[in-house]
Amino acid sequence: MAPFPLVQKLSSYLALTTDEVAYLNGLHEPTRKVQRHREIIIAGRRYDCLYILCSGVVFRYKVLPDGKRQVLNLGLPGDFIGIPACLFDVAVNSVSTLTDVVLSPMSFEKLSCLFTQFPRLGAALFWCTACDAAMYGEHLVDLGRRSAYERLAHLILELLARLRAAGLADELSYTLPLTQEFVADLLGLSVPHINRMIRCLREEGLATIEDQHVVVHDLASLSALAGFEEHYLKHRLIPGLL
Amino acid sequence: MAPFPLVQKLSSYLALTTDEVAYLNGLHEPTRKVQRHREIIIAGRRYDCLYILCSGVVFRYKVLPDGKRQVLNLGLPGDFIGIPACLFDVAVNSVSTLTDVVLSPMSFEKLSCLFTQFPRLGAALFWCTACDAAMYGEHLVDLGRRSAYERLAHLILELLARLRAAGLADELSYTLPLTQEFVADLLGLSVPHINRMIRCLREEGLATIEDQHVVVHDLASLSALAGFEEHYLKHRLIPGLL
DNA sequence: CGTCAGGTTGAGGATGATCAACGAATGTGG
DNA sequence: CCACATTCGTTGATCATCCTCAACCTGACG
Repeated sequence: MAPFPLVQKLSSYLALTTDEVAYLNGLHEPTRKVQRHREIIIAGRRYDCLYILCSGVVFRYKVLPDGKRQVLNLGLPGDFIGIPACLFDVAVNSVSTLTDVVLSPMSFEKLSCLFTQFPRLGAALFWCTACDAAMYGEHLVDLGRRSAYERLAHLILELLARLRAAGLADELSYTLPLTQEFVADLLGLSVPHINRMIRCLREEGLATIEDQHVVVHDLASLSALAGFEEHYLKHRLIPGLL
Repeated sequence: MAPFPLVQKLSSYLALTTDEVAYLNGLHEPTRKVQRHREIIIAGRRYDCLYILCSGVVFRYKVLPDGKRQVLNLGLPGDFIGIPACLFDVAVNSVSTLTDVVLSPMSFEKLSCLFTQFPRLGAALFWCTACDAAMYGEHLVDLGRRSAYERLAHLILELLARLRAAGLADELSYTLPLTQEFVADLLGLSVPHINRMIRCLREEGLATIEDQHVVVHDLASLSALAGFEEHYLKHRLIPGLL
């Protein structure tokens, strides 16, 4: 049987002991199933736990008073859901499901115990939460300094790399229910414009997004166009962790 | 004497014991002074430590091949510099000083020891690094869904709140060497446009940015304009931390 | 058969970029 | 003390990217 996704993720940061693996496996219980297009975390409410995402994809977003929406990131299996939304007095963002998902609640109390009982795991959690900031940084570069066309190309490639790392994508393609509205809200653009950019990518033979299938047809050209460098997604073993 | 900034920051997340305070104080040695406009971390190089920012202001940024720059965030006293840039095989971003600064290096090895020796501090570091993601989220909303005018207003207010929390600002004003080029690169805009927006804010009597002085003249109107809600900057005591 | 979610397309317009100059303040070397 | 360079701010003209609005299409589903 495949290892639990959290185990898989942390394994890229340190060599886990048997005890640690057992403990992490234990965190994947109990589970709760949630259908597609449901809100898991609602901005403004108070929470006392996080969730470990066991399977499926979720997204964190913020809706402005005038109705505009910005999607802030995607959560994949092994990610902690509720960071940072739930860490405040009242949730500062919302989180919804993009697909059907399975998650395991983890109370803040349990999280605190983790740091005492398994300091190495605590260090690893710190490290990988810190690494997430690199993805936010790249997303900021997208929105601030890349054209619509470049953003779309970059998104396709980042998702390919992340999904591949999670074992959820093929060499050059993946399946994900990305509506154009969703992509627009990820990239800070309008739906009609996203539509045109997708067509453009298709006509140039670089990539296609159809139905729920994303296919990269020309990796080199797409990477060059997007200025994609995947260092920021590559994990490093934590130095100095005994 | 004022407490070290890291102690001050972590105090808002948990009640520190004497031992913990002593340990944190020890982290502020040795110190290294760096002048304004120097690079602390250079993208592409390899690093084996982080830095604790003891005083001054730094910024993390990325420069694209065509020379465009995006500033990703500001580091204030008490922040760890090098997150996430240094956590990769090779630094994924650069960090430079906005003012003269003082910093203390902290090797990765020492960081790992912290988690073992002071698990509560480890949990607190995790928590506050996770909370940083809320700031990235708000920055993403800025770049993705707010107009130039709103972005500028939001930036002014966020900086006011953050600097006040660090004891570095007055009720409605602060001193910071923000050039228009720098603000443009923070907000994903061009220098001439920033110039016009600043003038606009001034003419509307909302705020001024002159020399190195930022003054908010009409907090209520500016907040309404920016859609500024400061929950995401307010720390919560970590629940369940014994 | 009607509704709804999602996709597609076009016309017109606004926001903000680019390019180019000029001004003011500061500092440097001769 | 002056010539000059440099940094930073300011302004205008022009232009491109991308938004808004509006319509229409398709397939799925009750």
